[in-house]
Amino acid sequence: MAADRKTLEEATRWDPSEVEGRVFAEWIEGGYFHPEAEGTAGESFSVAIPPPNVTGALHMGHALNGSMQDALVRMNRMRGRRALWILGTDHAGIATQAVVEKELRAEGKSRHELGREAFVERVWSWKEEYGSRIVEQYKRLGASCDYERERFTLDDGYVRAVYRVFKQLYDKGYIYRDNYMVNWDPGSHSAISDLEVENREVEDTLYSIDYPVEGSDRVLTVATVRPETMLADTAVAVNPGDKRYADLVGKHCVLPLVGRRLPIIADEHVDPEFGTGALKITPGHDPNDFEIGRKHGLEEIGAIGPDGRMTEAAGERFAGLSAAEAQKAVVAALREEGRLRAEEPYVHSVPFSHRSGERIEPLVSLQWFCRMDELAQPAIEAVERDEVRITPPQWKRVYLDWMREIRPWCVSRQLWWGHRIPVWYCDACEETIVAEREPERCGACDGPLRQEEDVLDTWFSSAIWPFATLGWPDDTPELRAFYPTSFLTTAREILFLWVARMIMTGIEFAGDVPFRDVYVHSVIQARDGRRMSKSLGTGIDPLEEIDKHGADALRFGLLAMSSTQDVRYSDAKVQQGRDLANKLWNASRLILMNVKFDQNQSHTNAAQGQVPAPVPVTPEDRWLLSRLERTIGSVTAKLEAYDFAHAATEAYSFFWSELCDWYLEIVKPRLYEGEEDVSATLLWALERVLALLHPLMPFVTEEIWRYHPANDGHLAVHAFPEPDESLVDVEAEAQVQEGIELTRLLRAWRDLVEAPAATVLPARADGEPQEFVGRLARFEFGDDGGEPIAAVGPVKVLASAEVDAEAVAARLERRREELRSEVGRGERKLGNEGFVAKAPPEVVEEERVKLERYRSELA
RNA sequence: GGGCGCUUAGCUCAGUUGGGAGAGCGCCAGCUCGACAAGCUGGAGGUCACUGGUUCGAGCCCAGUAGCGCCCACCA
Repeated sequence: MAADRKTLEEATRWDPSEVEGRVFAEWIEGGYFHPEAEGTAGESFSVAIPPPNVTGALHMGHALNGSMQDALVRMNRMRGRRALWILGTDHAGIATQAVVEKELRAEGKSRHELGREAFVERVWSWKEEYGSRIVEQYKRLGASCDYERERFTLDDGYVRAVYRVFKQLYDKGYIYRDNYMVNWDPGSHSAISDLEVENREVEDTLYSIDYPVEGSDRVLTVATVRPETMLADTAVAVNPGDKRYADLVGKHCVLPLVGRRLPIIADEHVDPEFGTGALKITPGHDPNDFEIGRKHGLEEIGAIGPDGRMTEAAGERFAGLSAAEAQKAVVAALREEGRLRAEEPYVHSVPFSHRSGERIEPLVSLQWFCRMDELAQPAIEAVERDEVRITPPQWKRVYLDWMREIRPWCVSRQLWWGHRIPVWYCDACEETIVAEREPERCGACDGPLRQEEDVLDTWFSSAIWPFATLGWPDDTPELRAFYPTSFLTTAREILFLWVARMIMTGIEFAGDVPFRDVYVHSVIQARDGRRMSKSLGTGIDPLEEIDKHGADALRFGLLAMSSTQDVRYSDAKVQQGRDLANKLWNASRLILMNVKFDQNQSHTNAAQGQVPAPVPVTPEDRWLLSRLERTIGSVTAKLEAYDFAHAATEAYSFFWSELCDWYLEIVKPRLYEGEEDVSATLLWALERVLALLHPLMPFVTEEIWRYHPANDGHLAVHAFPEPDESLVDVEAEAQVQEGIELTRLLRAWRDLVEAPAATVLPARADGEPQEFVGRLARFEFGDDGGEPIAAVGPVKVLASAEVDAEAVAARLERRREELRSEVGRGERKLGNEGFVAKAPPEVVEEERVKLERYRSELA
């Protein structure tokens, strides 16, 4: 690779914008992200990306999630495993349909004018034009996905997989059609599942309404926040143990405004403490009432239609009004009839659509459902037995609790964009046919067929993502090579919506769990601690951050700020990443511009893909190599444990403080002199540091690697370092650590006595400090006599014109004060009989040693 | 209503089995020392939310209080 020395020598700042695009293109050209489908899943490493919506733009959640996945995928690719990061997008039924409908509205059209076929075509062309945007954005992040295997949840093969799953679930009796209470979303004009509903606190008015008891002058007063639903009431319920009403059970009320006779029934569900203890029952518009209604065989009246307007069943006075208008009208009418007993403000939680933001209208409609209990059972056991491990572990219980209470899933949606449900009806003989491929005629009567109008919930297709993307239901090489995938990272909000369902379908259809590990990552909040959200305007655009600081900076920052608990977005951490990239660049410049490296040797090595073995000749060399190997071991272990934050900060601090601040400063003279040993050590260390950091900061490390004389190809496919235990050297570590501490002491001392920064101070030392101590602290150690004016550790500082005697005296006194206080502390502690008797001996001994040291320094 | 989590330096966060409180940013002071001022050196700054308990010893363990956040839940 032709490395341009001029850039290396002249660029004193890391400039990501100039490099990232080029480097990414090189990776793609190398085909590194597209592994052959060979071998078994156990040998390879695979990850399925949580498929972003085609309508989506890269947000911080994607960026964090992607940084984590890429770190692990890259690490494993470097380890020589066939690493596949499955990429694709989700058709996102409601969201995408909404986007295109909005476009149409802007043109003054509606989807109904277009008709289904034309509308779907229109969505497809929208998808062709804009659908790849988010994929391009993932590239900006440096994500090493397999862009050649990109999938879409509506592409032909995928649809086939969805239909196969639907058919099999139907044949097993899990999927069925039923008239049932659903969450109707007036915004998307479709039913949605329980998981797509969010409850919000709302202040409503609680109305108390008198229902006269038939044949009596008594009334039952019921309370409701939705008086308009009374038009669909079919009973009044009281608690069976409620003595006040015991005599009324079995009798009837007369529904005001409507005149319908309502049976008074007894049901445990009614709380006698609430209000008057009488509950109006509206099986058509309230989930609880629906349950009670089914139990008691009550009529289900739909007074509110799917359009949010009152139906004929509401009576001609109200039919056609919106629910809100009807509420006003009903209240007014009740007031007029003297039936309205009370109105009071009432705060309660109300379901809203997570998709459209509109208030859910519970209503009864004909939908397709999937029974989940039997699918859930093996998925529960898989997690119980840790066949799927969930990290952090508290989420395991959350998952299990939810799965054990799982309820049927409403899978049909009244949309046009999506997988049209593979069910055909024959109107002639009322036959229902479920098939993977469209049948031509009715098998029973040969009559014409019409396909179900509804489409499947988007999450139905997402649920099979890990294997449908690999070619299931065919037995493909991809499936054999990459399923089950190795791990999955996700935000906890889709643990049930997506993760749980993948585990269920994976076991049921692909014969194994879809992944071995699930890592539930934290949520990055806005800087002010609020949720990042487009509607609140609190979002921070990852692409802007990449433009400003580079992808490496953002990746490092996100990983470093990630945690098991939610955190606020930290500009400082991203800046830390940017600074680290810059530091990597500059430290590498220092090394690469000054090492003495035999070019012939380099060619030999390049051919073999080797970096020359290090030649440690000084304790400092051994110290550095030892610290490096420990860091490699520790950072690697943390990555493997999904502890990205500590992995990142640990790599940072090794590189910055130990390698740059100490080692490079220590070896500069040797480096400038062109010493080959130190060159070898530095090149070795640089190679390992670059490789270690590459999964976290791929761009800057790859670019620097171009200039490394041992370069044998791209770093993206270079060997990931294995810690070499033989280089760990405890003695060297202790020895150099001592020198570092002494250097620090001396620096602090000279700063305190305000010695001019540039002057070298004379001193005499007990023993022989390491060479670098005097050089880095700017002390000259000699054998001269002369009166010491101060003692700093083992060093006696001698008098000189540069040092102000008064400052020294003051400093000395301050130090003695500190020492006296330390001695006092130690004496008190060791004088405590309990401590000496009960604390572990080594702790007591440590305390004795310290006390001794302080005493001797004070003496 | 149930469950989970959080409260540590001015800010954002770490603190592994209980043994003298850490990082990054910010702040103060000093440095054009042949990689880097996106740098180098030194420094200031904390009743670890509160109360009580266990312990020789508590940021860490236990109980409770307050505040904040998230998830689940059919109470009109």
